[in-house]
Amino acid sequence: MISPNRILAGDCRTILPTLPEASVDLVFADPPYNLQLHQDLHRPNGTIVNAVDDAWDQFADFAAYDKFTREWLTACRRVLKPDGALWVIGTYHNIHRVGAILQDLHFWILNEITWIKTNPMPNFRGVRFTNAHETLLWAARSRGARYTFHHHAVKSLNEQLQMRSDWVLPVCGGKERLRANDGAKVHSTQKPEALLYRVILSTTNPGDLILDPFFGTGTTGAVAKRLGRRWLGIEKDAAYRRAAQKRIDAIPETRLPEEDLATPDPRKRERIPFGRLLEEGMLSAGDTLTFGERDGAKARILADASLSCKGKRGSIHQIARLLHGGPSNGWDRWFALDRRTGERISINRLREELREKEK
Amino acid sequence: MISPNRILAGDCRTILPTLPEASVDLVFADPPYNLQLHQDLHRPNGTIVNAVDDAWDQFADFAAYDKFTREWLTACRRVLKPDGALWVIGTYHNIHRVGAILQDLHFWILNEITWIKTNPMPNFRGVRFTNAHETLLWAARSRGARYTFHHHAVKSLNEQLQMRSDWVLPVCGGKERLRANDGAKVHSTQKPEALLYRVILSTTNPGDLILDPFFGTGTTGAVAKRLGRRWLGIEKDAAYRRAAQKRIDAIPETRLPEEDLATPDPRKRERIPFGRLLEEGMLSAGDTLTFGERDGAKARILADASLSCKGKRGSIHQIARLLHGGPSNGWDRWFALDRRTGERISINRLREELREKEK
DNA sequence: CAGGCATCTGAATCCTTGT
DNA sequence: GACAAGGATTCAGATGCCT
Repeated sequence: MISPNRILAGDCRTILPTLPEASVDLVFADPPYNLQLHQDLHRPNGTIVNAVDDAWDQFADFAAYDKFTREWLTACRRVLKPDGALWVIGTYHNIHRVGAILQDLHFWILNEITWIKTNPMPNFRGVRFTNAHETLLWAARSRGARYTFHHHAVKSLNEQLQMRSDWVLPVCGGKERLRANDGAKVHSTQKPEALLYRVILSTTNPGDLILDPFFGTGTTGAVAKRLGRRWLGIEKDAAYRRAAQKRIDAIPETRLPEEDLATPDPRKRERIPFGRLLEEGMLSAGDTLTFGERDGAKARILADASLSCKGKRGSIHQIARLLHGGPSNGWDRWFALDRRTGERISINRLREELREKEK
Repeated sequence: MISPNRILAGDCRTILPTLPEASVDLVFADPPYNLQLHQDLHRPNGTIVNAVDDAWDQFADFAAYDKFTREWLTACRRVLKPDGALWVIGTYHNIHRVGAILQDLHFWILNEITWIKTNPMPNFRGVRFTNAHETLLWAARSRGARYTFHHHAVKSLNEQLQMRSDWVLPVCGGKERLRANDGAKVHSTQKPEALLYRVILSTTNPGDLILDPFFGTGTTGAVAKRLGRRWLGIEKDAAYRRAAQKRIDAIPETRLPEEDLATPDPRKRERIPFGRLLEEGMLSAGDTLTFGERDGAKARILADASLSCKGKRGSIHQIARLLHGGPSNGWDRWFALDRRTGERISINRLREELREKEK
């Protein structure tokens, strides 16, 4: 029997073999991502981005990272009960290495969860898409093994909506973010408690033992304590351990609000860009729009969903402002020819139809 | 030179080696993820049919899939131009195998996109979270290689907001879904055209050659045709090929001019040396510039269009870097007095006026 | 005290061209 | 290919100051 609710000092690959096997109900692991950043990044305003360049995130190559991954996953699997489960979080830099090795080690993936960040860092140079999500893998110890899933808990708010594999949550910041006296982040990659709240509530029972082999500043322990689960952390760094211990000691026995569990329906957060009508084929590049219900100015739709009108190029709103001379909602101003009827139809009507289609 | 816009019959692993190397701009691949592992394992009630936990059995299956993946990825990489790129779509069943092998083959992941389905198939039994997303990987042919990304086009598509890595789109259904006379789906995993629209618009140029090694019912070809790109499909199944050909033939040839298909890119505009503003008489040697919109450091313009500031001499960019500490675009930093109005005006505005004049 | 405006920051594999 | 130089580039949310 493991003595729970404490932080063990050291590398999980050496600590884990000293623990009894088949004694842990859930592993939550936030391993190094192997980010490999090689230069400074500046925001457009000239400030520099605080990079994740910690020593613990440095690996020589993929082979070294794979070896590390295989070792800690193997060690975790040994201490897991047969009906225990494991969560790992990562990004494209590492998650595919982890996922493949996980499968090789006979873990059985139950779900992939995509954590959609409401407030990610933008791509400042405009050279890629904003990296706005991270990936969590939830896996049973082996194929066919039993596992814990509290369907009733996650559906308690609203049938269906909260059970999806996309979780929309802000990144960890504000008062929740642990900071040193000088304002510096204690840990460069602290996870939000809301994320762990969902994980722990949905896939463990009260009293279960939750192990975090990369404890960091102890988000897993904090939420476990809040939710009446036992926990065990392993962490190499003494400063992280101190911060985590202090944080967890200060946790009152209050619960986080239930609404932290609610996953907003993507249909609810839709702000449909005009471009979606093109992507859906409801309109095509080259089509002509008319300004106003009766004969008005004509505009040609371009492939990027901007309009071309009288030598100007801009969004439906920009061109509408131009023509109207004042603030204007392009959705109400522009009309297309309906392909089905040949009648003039407002692009707003087309948007409504798209909304219907997405249900 | 490959003859484009046609469907080649056969297995891409045998067809691809017959094509010339370094001839393709983009690969979009929707590979099968029919791991034997996933068949005949669970009864409808969730019990295990054949709970073989034979390590070798499993390994053999993953190994077979890995071998297949390595083969088609290697073959695709050969036909890719050095600055070409590759997209793959998959789910947690296969995407981690693909992602890891991709990296092993020295592809360089640029983004992971998570396609959030507005209307996924619910998990009726409530034993897991509803799988509401699929994953796309976008990778350059190698680390540090150039690649195509039309930042402004996708920004325009998204109402002037930078496009993120989470794409919220409905699954393919309705009129778009190809169906046989009996109403049966022609292809079980037909992808929505909206997905390909975003991929193709953002990461290819008009006229580029797009290869789809698992063509299926030809969504890639259909959208490529709509957007004025060339395409090449490889497909084993004759029924899929027939459906794809018919579908694509029904799409009218795009005759949009290049400028309607592409979005103007400020990075591609002709450079105007600062000295031109002096030559044009918009500024004069001896004039004073101010650093920043509000009162900042002063600099004197010299006859050779360099600036003199605090005993240093250099270009608008060099002096800006000096004052600002970090990379800096001098055009945005320096302000002059407008001779016409006496107001402070950005030298960038003056440059814009010059550009207008030169049209 | 409310509201407005400026500032700061977050797991980021973040430039392009000419010499 | 290395190097120097030009110059393009950001979103949401929290915090704090000022009026």
